[in-house]
Amino acid sequence: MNTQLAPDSTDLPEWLSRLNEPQREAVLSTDGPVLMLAGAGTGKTAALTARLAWLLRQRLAWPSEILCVTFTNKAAREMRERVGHLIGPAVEGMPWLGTFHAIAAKMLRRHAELVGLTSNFTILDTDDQLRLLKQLIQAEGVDDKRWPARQLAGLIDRWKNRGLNPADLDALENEAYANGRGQRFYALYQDRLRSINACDFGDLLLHMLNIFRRERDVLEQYQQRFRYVMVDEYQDTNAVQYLWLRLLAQGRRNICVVGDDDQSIYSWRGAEVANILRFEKDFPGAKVIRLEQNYRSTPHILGAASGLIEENSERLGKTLWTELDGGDKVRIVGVWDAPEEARRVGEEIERLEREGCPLDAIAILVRAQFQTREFEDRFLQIGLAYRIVGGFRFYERAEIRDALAYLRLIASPSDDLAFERIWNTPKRGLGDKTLEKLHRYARAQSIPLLRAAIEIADTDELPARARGTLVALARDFARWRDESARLTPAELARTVLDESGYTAALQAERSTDANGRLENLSELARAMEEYETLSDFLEHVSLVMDNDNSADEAKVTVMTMHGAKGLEFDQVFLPGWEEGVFPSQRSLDEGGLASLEEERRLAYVAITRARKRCTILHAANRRIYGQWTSSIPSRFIAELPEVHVVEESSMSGGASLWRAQWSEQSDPFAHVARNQPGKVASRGPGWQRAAAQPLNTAPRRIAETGRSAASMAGKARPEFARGTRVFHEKFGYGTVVEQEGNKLEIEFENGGHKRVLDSFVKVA
DNA sequence: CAGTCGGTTCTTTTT
DNA sequence: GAACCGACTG
Repeated sequence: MNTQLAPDSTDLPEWLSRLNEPQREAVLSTDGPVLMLAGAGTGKTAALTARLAWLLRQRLAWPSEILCVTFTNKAAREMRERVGHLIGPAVEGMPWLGTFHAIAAKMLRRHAELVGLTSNFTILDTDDQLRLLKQLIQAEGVDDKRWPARQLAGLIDRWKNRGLNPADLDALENEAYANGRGQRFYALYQDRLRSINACDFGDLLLHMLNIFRRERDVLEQYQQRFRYVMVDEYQDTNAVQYLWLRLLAQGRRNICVVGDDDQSIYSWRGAEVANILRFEKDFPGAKVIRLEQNYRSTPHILGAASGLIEENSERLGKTLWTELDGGDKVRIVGVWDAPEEARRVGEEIERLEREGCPLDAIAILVRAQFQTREFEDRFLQIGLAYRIVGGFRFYERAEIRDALAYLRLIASPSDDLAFERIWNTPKRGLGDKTLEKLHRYARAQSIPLLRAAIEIADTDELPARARGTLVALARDFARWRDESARLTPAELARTVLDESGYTAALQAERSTDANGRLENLSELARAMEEYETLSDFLEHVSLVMDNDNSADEAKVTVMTMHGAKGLEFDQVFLPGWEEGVFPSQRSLDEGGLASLEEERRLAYVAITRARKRCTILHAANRRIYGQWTSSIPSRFIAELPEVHVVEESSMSGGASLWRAQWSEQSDPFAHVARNQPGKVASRGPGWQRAAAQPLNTAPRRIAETGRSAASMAGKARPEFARGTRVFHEKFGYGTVVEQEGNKLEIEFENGGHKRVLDSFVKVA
């Protein structure tokens, strides 16, 4: 085998000699396929980045000849940055470094006509997708209650992830929706997308795969171009991505993939761990390199995580080790309920802060987004700087989506979904009847709605008033479209929002809410300043939906475990380790063993994010769907090797006592309980207690003794005396009804009654 | 046609 | 508990 001639070690740049042996081997093995199996925290990104830098430095390829795929935009950005540090600004010109979707979109813009689109096609988000499907379902006379659009969207997405076109579906797949109409709906949907010159996320990859399969010359062109292919997080690739990569890499066979089967957490998105197992078959003679030295975590953290993941049956298996020593054991903390959980974490963080731990070295990782609320509430109260990653994204807000719909319709006049979103926003006095007629006309003439709005004026389909409004609207769009050539995207956005009356309508509202929206809109315009063309900006929005409002100030990070993959923090808190929350009820109900094992891998990912200390919490009671529910600790807790953990409980008598207390009682909610032989039922007296009393007494007591430092500190400020009208950034306007030190009790005008620190409000 | 009211359903995880 | 939907009323 032709191992690359190792360059003279004096010749090696410092960043390369700093790598360990296997890492260096991965970097220097530039010839032929390479599979890097890299455990958590073993410096795989360092190795991958170094390899990229090495290829460029040795002039083995130009930046434009390397295809480098990551899973998230964040990872792509980071890699770009790190390579830049290693070899200077040459990376600026790496056009093919990005996510699968971003790269596929870029390619598809060049070849759109091969799949019946034009290069200015729109990329639909989930919301548009659902609206479109719903229309189709209703048009076909199918009950969308019984066969929800969500379900169809899920199916179509899964088909696309597997690389299946409508024609590829077998009878069984077809049965999956509306009694054998799956295929029909899938086909209808694709037709409809084409007619409005749009595609969804899944299409970006599937269309390109179809093109590669059908058009030899296009495929060859890319095979020639990409001298090297590199893929991060290979364990998370799904079938389309896999087929796509295989086609592209087959030419030169210079493909290097990095992955960890133990960190495969996206099978619900179609990811197939099998891809990683199959690599050596697809690329015979592949060099397999294992990275097993962990640089991140202390032995206890590593030991706990390793012990847990060993419970899984299907793994390649690897042994992580570390040279670090010492460190705290993983802590398991039992609390009474979710509010107490948030309180505990808040207090711990305040303590850490006093000890000099920067807030951005701390993270709270949750299973599901809804868990973030409790922490947000608490941190607002005690005045702890936090940021919630994910959640409501900036671009998902209604006003932003409205603005974007205007812009989309300017860029792509056949975007009917955009038209439907804004045709009567702000209110123009148009109604369902008008839309219905417009639809019928557009369909009959096979023209987009915007065009129909003009043409229908020549008919007597509509009353004069509606006709006039529609024509005026269509003329506005024609004008904006003209202007879009000479205005910058930001100027265009401001013009459009102004002239459409959107801004005026919001200003007329005069509510806090509307003010916030106006702010968001100017924020949007500001964000657009960075873009040269409207389509650049729209591309960014649809593919890079993250709102990384950068690191202005050090803050505690709150995010999902999925979102945390690839990140690391000194201090990690893992709340909500209860059966039904984590592992999630859905995974227990639906996926069987495979999905339980995926949850376990998720737990493994979560624990291994921690560098210095990891704290796992579980609550005895939690409100789910607004109902108090008792819960038992997650099975994953029991699976952590005892030598690496230490348990504490803030409940008198300890966890075992309260568990024993209700486990034998009859359970009025048995029908909704999880039936696990040998395990306690999930709903019991905890629920009853909570229902009988406004709030259980236990957390109260704990609240008194465990008051946070912040809440004890302050003196009452006279300007916030009872009756003062105040403004709070999050809750809006309200009146102080009680003042106790620096804590205020405020009746907010939008209905909320909250206790808040006075530093969070201004006198209104 | 717009705004309000009550009933339902619901929560993973993301590009 | 909220968000969403459909029906009803002004």
